Amino acid sequence: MKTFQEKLGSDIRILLQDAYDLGETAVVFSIPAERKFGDLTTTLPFFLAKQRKGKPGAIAGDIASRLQGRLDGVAEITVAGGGFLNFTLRRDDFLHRQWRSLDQPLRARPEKVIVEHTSINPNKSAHIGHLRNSCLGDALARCCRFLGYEVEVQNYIDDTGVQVADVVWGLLYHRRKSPSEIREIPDLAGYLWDLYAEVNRLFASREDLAAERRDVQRKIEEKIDPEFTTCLYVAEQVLLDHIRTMEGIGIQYDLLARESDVIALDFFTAAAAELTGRGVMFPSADPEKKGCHVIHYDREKIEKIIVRSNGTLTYVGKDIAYNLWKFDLLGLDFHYRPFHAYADGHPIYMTASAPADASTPAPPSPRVFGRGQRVYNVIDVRQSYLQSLIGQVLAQLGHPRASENFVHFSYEMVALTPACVREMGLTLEAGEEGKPYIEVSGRKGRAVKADELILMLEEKSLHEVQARNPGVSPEEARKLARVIAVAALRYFMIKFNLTTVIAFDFKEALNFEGDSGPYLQYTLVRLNSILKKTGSGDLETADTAGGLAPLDGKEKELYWEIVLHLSLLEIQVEYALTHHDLSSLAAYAYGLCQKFNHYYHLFPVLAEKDPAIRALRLLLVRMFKSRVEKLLQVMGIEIPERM
RNA sequence: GCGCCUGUAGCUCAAUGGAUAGAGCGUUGGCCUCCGGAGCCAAAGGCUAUGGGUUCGAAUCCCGUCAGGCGCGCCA
Repeated sequence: MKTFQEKLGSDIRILLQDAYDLGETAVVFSIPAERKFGDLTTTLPFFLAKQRKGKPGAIAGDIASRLQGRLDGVAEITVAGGGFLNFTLRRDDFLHRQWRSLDQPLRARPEKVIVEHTSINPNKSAHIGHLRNSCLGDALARCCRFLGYEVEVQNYIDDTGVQVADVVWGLLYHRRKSPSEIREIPDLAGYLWDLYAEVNRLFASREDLAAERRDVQRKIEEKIDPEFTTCLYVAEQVLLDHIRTMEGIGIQYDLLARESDVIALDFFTAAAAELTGRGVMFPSADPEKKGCHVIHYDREKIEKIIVRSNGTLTYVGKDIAYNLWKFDLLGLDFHYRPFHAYADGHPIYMTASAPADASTPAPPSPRVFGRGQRVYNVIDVRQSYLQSLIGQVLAQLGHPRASENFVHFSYEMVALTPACVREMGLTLEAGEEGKPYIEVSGRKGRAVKADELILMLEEKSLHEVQARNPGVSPEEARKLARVIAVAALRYFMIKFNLTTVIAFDFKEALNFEGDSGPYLQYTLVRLNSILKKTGSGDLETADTAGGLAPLDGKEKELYWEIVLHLSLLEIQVEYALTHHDLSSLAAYAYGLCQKFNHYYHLFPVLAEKDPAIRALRLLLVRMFKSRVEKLLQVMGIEIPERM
C-alpha cells in the first residue's frame, strides 16, 4: 500500500501538472527542523525556481494557492524561508490512517535481487573486517526484503586460490601433518589463523620456498593427493566455521557459489567466446604481455589481463563469468546440492559441477538460483576498479540493463588504531606508531578475530544481565547475552557511513550505552514490559475517535512528533537502499528511541488515571512497538525478553 | 605519476544543497514516592583543514593549497 507521503506526492503532481512540468523530479518531503514550520516540508519550489530561473518565493506562493484546500489530509499550506512549502496535516486523520495501516504489508516488487556478501577466503577464521562486510550485506538484503523484493543471498567461495594452497603447504610440509592428523585439529580455522601468518612470513623471507609453493598449487589443480583432498577438506571446514560464526549473529545465506565449479563447468569458456566475439577481449599488443588476452579498461586507461600467457584465468576473468551467470546471461547453470540446514530449518545450497547422484537426496523442491534482475556485490572499496570493470564489460557485451543494475556496494575497510594493536599484544612496525590507523591483515595475523570479539561482547552483556536480573537462569542469561551482544555488534557495524574507515577500538565497540544497539533494545524491552502489565481490555478500549484532544499541549506535541517520525519507516528504508546509506537507518532508529524515552519519562502510561489519556498513550506504545520492531529487524537486531 | 576517498566539539562520528551544524563517549551538575538508571534532564565545548568561486541558500557542489588513507600485479 501507499504511504501517506507517497499519496501526497502523487496528488501534488496531478494538481500541478498543468502549470509545472515536473518531469522526473520527485516530490520529496521531510520533517522540518522546527515544529512552527508545519509537519512536512518540501523544497520543490527551489528546484523549480532553478529550472525556470524564477523566484522561489513567488513559485512557492503560486503552488500553495493551487494546492490550498485540495489535498487530502492537509489542513494548511504555508510558505516560509523564501520558498519552503510547508504542510500542516489534519492530525486526527493522519493518526487514524497510521493506526489502520499499522500491519499492512508493503506491495511486492516483481524484481529479483541478488546480494553477494561475506565471500571470505576459506583459509582461516573470519575477522572484524569480514564482520563489517557481512553485517552490511545482511542489512542490505533485509532492506530489499522489507521493501518487497525477492532476495537471494550468495556467498562466493574461492576454494581454488593460492591462499588455500598456502595453508595446505603449511599443514603438509611446514607442520608436517598427515591428512589424518589434520582431521584431528580441533579448531582448524583458528589453527590456520596463526599458520597462515607464519607461512606468509616464511614466504616473504625465504625465496627458496617459492618452487615448493608453486608445486602445491599445481598438485591441487591437477587433483593430486594429499594436496588436493587436503585443500577440499580445509576449504570446507573453514567455510563451515564462517557459516557458524555468521549464523551466530543472525546472518544466513541461500547459496554458496564455489569458484571450483565456475572453473569446472567452463563458465569462462562461454564468457570468453562472447568477449572475443564482441571484440571486448583481445590478444595484447604489448610485447611484455605476449600471449595474454586483455580487456581495455576505459576509466583507468589500462589493459587488464584476463587470460595469462600460460592460458590460466585471472581473478577478474572468473568474476566476469560469475557475474554474467548472476544475470542469466551465460546460457549455463551450476548444479546444486543441499549443503547445510540452519537451526531454523532454512537450507543453504552449494553449487556443484555435476548433477547429484542417487545417493544424495535431491532437494524436495529444487529452487531456481541466479537469474537476478539486480545484483549487489558487497565488497570493500579496494576492489572498486575491478568491480567497475565488470560493469563496463556488461555494457560492452550489449547488456545495458544489467550493467545499470550491477551495483558495487562499496564500503571502507576496518582498521586498527595503533593503540588497539598494542592492546592486543602485537608489535608495531617502524613508522606505524604515528599512523592514524593500521590496516587489518589476515596475512600478518593482525586483526581481531570475529569469534573473539563476539565472545567479548557476550561476556560483557552476560555480566550486565546477571547483575540486573539476579533470578535469571544461567541458560537464559546466556541466551539474553547473545541477543544483546549481536545487537551491539550489528549496530556498530552499520552506524558508520560506508566511506568512513572504522578505526576499531574495543571501548567504542563494547559500548552499550547511548548510541548503541543495546540502547534500542532497552527501549523496546521497557515498552514491552508496559504492554505485559496491561490487561487485554485496555487495548480494546483504545479508541482514537476523539483524536489527541484529551492530551495537554506539551504531550500533544511530543506525541504527534513521534507519530510523524514513525510514519517515515518505509521512506527511510527506501532511502537507505537507494542511497547506499545503511547508517541512516541506525540514526533513524536511535532518534526514534530517544524521542520515545523522553516522552514516556514525562508521561507514565500505567499510572495514568484518565482512561482516554491512558488509551492514547497505550496506542502510541503499540504503534511504536510495531514500527520500530520492523526497523530493528531490518538491521538484524532482535528484542530480548528482558535485559 | 594517475584515479578514488577523507579532513566537522578533547575523542569517535552524524548532518538527503535548506531554516539556529547535531549525537555518543569523556568532563561538570541534577533526577529513583520508578511502566527497569543499559534510562532521563542540563552545562561547557565549533572561524566545519585552508584560500577562492557557484547559488536565493554551502560542512555539502566547482577550482586551488595543505594534510592523511586506499587503489593502479601474468595475486586473489
